[in-house]
Amino acid sequence: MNNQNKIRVRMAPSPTGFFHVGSARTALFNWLFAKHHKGKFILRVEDTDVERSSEEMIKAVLEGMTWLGMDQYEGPYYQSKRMDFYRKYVDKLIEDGKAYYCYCNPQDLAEERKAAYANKQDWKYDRRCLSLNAADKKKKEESNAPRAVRFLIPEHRVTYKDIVYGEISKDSKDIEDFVIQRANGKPTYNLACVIDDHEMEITHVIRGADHIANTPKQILLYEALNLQKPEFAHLPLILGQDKSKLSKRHGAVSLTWYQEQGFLPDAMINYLALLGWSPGDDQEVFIKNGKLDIEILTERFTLERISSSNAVFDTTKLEWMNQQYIMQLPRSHFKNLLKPFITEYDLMTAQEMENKTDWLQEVCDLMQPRLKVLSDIDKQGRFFFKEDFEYDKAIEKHLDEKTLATMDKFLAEMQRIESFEQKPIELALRGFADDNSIKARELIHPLRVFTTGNTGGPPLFATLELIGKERCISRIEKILKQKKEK
RNA sequence: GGCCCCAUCGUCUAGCGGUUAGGACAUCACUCUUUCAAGGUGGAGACACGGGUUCGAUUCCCGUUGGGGCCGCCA
Repeated sequence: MNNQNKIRVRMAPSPTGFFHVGSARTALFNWLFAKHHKGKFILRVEDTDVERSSEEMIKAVLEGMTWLGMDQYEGPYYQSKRMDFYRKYVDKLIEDGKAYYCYCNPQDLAEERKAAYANKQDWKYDRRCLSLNAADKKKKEESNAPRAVRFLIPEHRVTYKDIVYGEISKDSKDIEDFVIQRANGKPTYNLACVIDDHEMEITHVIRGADHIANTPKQILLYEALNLQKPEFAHLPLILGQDKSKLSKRHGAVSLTWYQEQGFLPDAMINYLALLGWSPGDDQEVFIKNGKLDIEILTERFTLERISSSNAVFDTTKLEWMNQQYIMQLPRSHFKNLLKPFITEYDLMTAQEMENKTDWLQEVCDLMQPRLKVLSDIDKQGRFFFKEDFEYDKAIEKHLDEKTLATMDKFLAEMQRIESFEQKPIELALRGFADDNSIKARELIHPLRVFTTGNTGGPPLFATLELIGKERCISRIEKILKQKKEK
């Protein structure tokens, strides 16, 4: 890897219709590596299987990249638009006797394979079409039988040095003559991948460890085509709680889902960077001036520090990380980020937010240090906005005769507060407590539950001020009335 | 059935022959506080097992066990 400026990496998502967090991490590692070496990061869509792909399906990936702030890439290139291009390499392989036509019926082969496995037998394509005699071959051609192209695996051990896993070795006799071109003329993944990585002058192939098994196949192709091989770095897999490869059945695997929950892209990146990689010292949170310190992260990122064992995705730690980022957000920025969630949960309309911008900012200031994800605003702060919030069952503890009587009495006191602001409210409450020989907290707790439904939350007096006199009074009255009716 | 890979607290990890095995999340105390969150302090918590190599293994080698991945005319 001659010159550092020549580093070229790529991320090659398959168009599945959503953006897997594992793919996001692969993209991140490629992106950080390119950035670290001032190289190029290329986005290439692997959509050689036309029937399963569409431009629509790649949308989630493109949007996800933008959301994460990784939108400085070359491309995207679409393999589906480069089809002709792959054929000449296939033709060359056939010409050189390094690949051959296969007329077998895929369904038949699939059944043979399935039967073998069911029988606890190994199964590998037996090259029956390679040994076809001239007459049989002629017959096949004349009958217009569909033909795919298989790569003739040369016999020798394939060894390469993976940047994260070290030496990986595999005997080619354990690799079957895999198909490189489908009967419909389209190339398959391994072929297209090799050709493109070569044509795009990719220097480092950084991808998930689930591709380790493909690497020897691809190396064999590089050799057969006499192309220069890139370096390979495989990333440990991201696992679900059950330790199997994180997949849709684990639930939250789509980046979009995290976005919708109110995870911040910065927190997401910070967390993902730490999955399988570590800077080597104790730094985990890369925040500077309220946002991700991408400079330091980039500077410190190296492939050599990537771990080779798989990592379980820990949502709890992600949430903690997210809270770290939320807390340090500039307050006006936090407000702007929260707005979509406020409308999403029908807490306020855009117009109302416009009209009560100062009030909203104060609510935001109180809630900011308490949210793990932005969508928490609904269950934790709904009482600021609406009357239909839920009451914690702990309210039961405050429904005894004595408390109700005290609250009833305090209500009158509240009515008398002229400017309903936190200071006067606090003075009134403490004075009332003194006068009635009770502790302030004996009043504060029930008052909080009656007015907010919660046992905890932001400082009470500021909260009451923002709820407003009218609503505070009516909420307390409502509880007292309900109790009386029972 | 074949092949490949992995193995330090529950989880993410540091460690690259000699450490009281460090940090973070979670957890448990205590503290701060009107409550919650955040913060502070402290506790509990790991080298899968068995052989080697070595004066000495968490660290190197082999095996066992466990876990994972791949074996499509998907990528």
